[in-house]
Amino acid sequence: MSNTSERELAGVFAALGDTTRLALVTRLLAAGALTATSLSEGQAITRQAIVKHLQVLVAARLVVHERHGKEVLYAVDPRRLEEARAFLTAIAEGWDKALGRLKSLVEAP
Amino acid sequence: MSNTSERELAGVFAALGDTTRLALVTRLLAAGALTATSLSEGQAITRQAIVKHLQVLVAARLVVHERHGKEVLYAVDPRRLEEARAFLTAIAEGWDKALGRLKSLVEAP
DNA sequence: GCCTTGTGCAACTATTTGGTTGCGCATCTG
DNA sequence: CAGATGCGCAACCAAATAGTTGCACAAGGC
Repeated sequence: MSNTSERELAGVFAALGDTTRLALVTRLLAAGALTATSLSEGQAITRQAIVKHLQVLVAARLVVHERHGKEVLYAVDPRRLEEARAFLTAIAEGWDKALGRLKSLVEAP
Repeated sequence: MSNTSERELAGVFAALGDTTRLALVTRLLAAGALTATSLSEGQAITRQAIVKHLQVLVAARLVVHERHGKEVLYAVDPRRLEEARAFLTAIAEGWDKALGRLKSLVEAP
């Protein structure tokens, strides 16, 4: 019923559905490739917690990781974000109708 | 640091981050205002489970509910979806840079 | 007035999630 | 080589989630 499977899509949204991870994504986008350790510096939560969040993001394929010598660099893969946006745009076609229904809900039969 | 608070936004994504709820949203968008009971008919899961999911969607303000006589009608509020899409579009400004970094990650210093 | 239909509430269970601590191993650096 | 730095388990814990069942109550239809 969809090109990108609904489960995958839900996975992407779920990955974004946590303030910590949302912040990680924006930080990664802003700063480029970073290590888990540098991401956790000055943060209230542990490096391990950050690593777990990064693993969730990697599992949703929103983030790519690459080992480089001693450290592992994480970076956002924008293509997945694009897919999520494409979905929202796609169902946007129904929005006009939906808006009309919101109105008739308030008036109502 | 953002117009729509990051917590609210994460809430919207979290609400969409479940296959059942994602399906509910698309069904509601396609069919218009529906009751929890009609949404649960022919479904593998209980009406009560559906109601709980709908409450999550209402809490995220993705869905509006309105009592009408005996039944309660649920409908998608497209404005919240629009906000989520706006966020993804907003950070899209960083995507070119991010793409460049993906490349340099693979090549690497 | 009675039966049906749709909702609402509560209690309970199992699994997932977000987080911690502790430790061992690998890899640079002096 | 020795120490520092960064990463990767694994065990464990508390709270949130997704789901169930059971029942009571309100609103319509006949």
